[in-house]
Amino acid sequence: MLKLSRLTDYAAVVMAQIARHPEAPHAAAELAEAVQLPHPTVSKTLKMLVKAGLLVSQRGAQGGYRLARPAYQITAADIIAAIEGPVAMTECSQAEGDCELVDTCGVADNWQRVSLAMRTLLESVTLSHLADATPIKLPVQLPIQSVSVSAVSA
Amino acid sequence: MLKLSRLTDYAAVVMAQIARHPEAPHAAAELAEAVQLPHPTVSKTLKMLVKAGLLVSQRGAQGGYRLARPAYQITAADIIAAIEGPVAMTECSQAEGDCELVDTCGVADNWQRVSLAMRTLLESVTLSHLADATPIKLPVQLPIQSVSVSAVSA
DNA sequence: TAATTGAGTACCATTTTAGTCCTGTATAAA
DNA sequence: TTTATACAGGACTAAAATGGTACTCAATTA
Repeated sequence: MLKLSRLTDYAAVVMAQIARHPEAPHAAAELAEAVQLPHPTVSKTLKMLVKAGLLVSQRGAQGGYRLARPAYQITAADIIAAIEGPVAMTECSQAEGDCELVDTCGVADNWQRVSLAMRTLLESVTLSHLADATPIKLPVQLPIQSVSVSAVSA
Repeated sequence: MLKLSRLTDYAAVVMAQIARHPEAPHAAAELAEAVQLPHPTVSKTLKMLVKAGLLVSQRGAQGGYRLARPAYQITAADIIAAIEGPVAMTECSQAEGDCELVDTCGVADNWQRVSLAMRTLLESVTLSHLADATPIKLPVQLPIQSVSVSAVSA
């Protein structure tokens, strides 16, 4: 499925909501109402986004959350990473790389390239795109410039 | 993280192993040994791949598993779909589309476009690519042809 | 008919995810 | 200075997905 977690989904919706009204700070309760999600859950999500540096928070009366930088400088990859950690399709695509099977695996290298391409794709989508109702145009993926298609079935 | 499940990872490794020796049928035990994974787990994975139509199985002595079609006609998206279901980043990217929040969500359309781009990317990577040690060249993602970057912060 | 090998199903343990609650602390306005 | 507002942080629980195992049945071949 390769699906986003539900919290990540919430995060995107909430971020988009804030992005549409970037001036005023938004209280957690207000956002929860606007997007029709339970308050505590939205609150939790907001905290994660602050910790990741995508939002800044202001305590006290009239406080709330605001974008840490302009919406066009926040990417889908940023939002996903804030909730789920860095975008990486396989264990070994991550920094640690403590996979024991590297020897017998045989697919690690190319998976990592795919993983990188996905990350690049997600980095090219900004919060501005997501928040805007206007359809974004993603480049149609050209077929891979294959190095050797038939070499395998030898 | 947007990570593949471990079983999907196994599936890719096993498929690659078979792809490298596509003539003879491979018994589950043999494959488990080759990729250094527990036999029952590999077996479970193989069954899912058969059910998805990526492998064909032959029972009895000298039986085993073979590719249902040439490796270059099997994509990464196929393998992921075989284990995890169709590639879709959000609930609403799926066929059912029974998300209750479509009204307040506001990001559904563009998420679906992103989801589609990811699927296209994964469909452009074949089992031949994965099985081959030669690096594949994925096209570098061009920046999105943005429709309106500033329209949001109004 | 015996040995081999996959098919199907059921089950359990673990981990992850989601959601809630409570207490503390900073801020602004009265 | 007091009070109401609103975020911070952590603990906790419930539910679901995941991963792994075991057991029995069916098919094929030698």
